[in-house]
Amino acid sequence: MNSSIIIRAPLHDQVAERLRLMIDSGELEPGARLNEIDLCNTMGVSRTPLREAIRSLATEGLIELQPNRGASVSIISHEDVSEILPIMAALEGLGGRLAATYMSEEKIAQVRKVHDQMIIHYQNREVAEYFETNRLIHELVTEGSGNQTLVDTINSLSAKVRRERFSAQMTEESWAKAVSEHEEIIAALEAKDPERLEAILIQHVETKRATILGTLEDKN
Amino acid sequence: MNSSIIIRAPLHDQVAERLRLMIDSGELEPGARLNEIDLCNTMGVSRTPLREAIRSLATEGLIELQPNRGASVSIISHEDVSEILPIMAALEGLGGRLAATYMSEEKIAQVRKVHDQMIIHYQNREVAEYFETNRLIHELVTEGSGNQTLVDTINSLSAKVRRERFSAQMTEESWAKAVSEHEEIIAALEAKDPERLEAILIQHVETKRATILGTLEDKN
DNA sequence: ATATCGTATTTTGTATGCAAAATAAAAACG
DNA sequence: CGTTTTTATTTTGCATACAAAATACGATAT
Repeated sequence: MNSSIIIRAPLHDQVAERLRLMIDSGELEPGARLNEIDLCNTMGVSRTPLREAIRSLATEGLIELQPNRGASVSIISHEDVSEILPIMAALEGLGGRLAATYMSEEKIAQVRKVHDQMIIHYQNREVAEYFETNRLIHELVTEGSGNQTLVDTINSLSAKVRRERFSAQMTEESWAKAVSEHEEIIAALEAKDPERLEAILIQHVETKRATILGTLEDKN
Repeated sequence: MNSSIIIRAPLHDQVAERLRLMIDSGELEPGARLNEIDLCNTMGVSRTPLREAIRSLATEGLIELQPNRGASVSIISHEDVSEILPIMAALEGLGGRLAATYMSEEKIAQVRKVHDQMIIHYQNREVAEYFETNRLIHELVTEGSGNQTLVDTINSLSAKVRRERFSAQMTEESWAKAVSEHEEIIAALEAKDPERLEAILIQHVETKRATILGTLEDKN
């Protein structure tokens, strides 16, 4: 009888998670070469689990591999964002369409609750909290589709543009637009209108694209 | 001056490719445990590159990993196919919409050529050749979107259901339907009608879904 | 005879060592 | 003085060795 469960997460998974964090946080900048020995020292592991983790992130697309030349953090270009977001739009649209059809009343009520919270954060101009509730709404809706592969696919794509999303400068105008679209999203969901929810979500991602690309243009 | 380029593909990539083949061909059946030492012996490599390859296929979803318990070939269930194909429909639809807008006349002519070949294979009931030309058409159209990420995403999903697709029993009826849809596809592409091409491609994948699920039901 | 415990074997996870390739640095040549 | 060639150093790729966990097996006890 042992009530305390011993957690034994494989080292390479922990390393992968740590690397993901380092990339998202910007500790490892886009284009930065990944020196195996250096990383091993800072993490206190040997090269084997590190290399396995690197391979995982490479197939995820967060890292790029060159034969005999090692790994480097993927550089997300203007073009990459332009490629990824239309795909996310189509997929979030699909998720919304399915969610409007299959989502339970309880789940919809839960989304409404988070939505109301988000509006409060918007009114108080609490950016971090707004972002988090926003993200949660999209996650809940997508999960509401009941299609786990869809959730995974969207998350995988989302991971690649996450960094840019954070650094995207929301203007007062684009923020207001995003919020107004969210009002429509929750309305379409509660009305269980698949076509409408799909259309709004696609439009919503398009708004996001414009915001992010605007920021990137300023930089480049 | 050396005109012969020496090909030095990383071993783990070769191993990954070989594993993919073994899974697709059925040499490694769904659910089969992957014994590292056995595979090392049959492939003549050490465990390090094999394990790296396994990690890659795991993030691709072809293989499932259990901590301290090794890897096994993913079992694609009825539900998985039901999840994946709607996603592929949405993505191929998006690809078609973009292709109808951006594809060059030359590329469209190329698709037409392959299409005509495919029809001949259909008339001669050459199944393998039909499948290959069919696949090529979809690939060309998707590539015609100019969105490489979209191509990659579709291929990744396609890899998971490839096995089922092969084993799917095409009836004379479903085959005829698929071909007739392909006639519409090439027509919409040549007419450069994005909306129509998108709609047809979505319908086309739906037809495929019905075919595959019909087969799975027979089995289970 | 069955169940449980302990041991042996297999299998996975991690670390280390060596070889080949790439990069950097230095020397030789024009 | 710049360019090329040679040499040294770094870094990656692969293999092997050892440790820990899981599974299989057998013995003992009830």
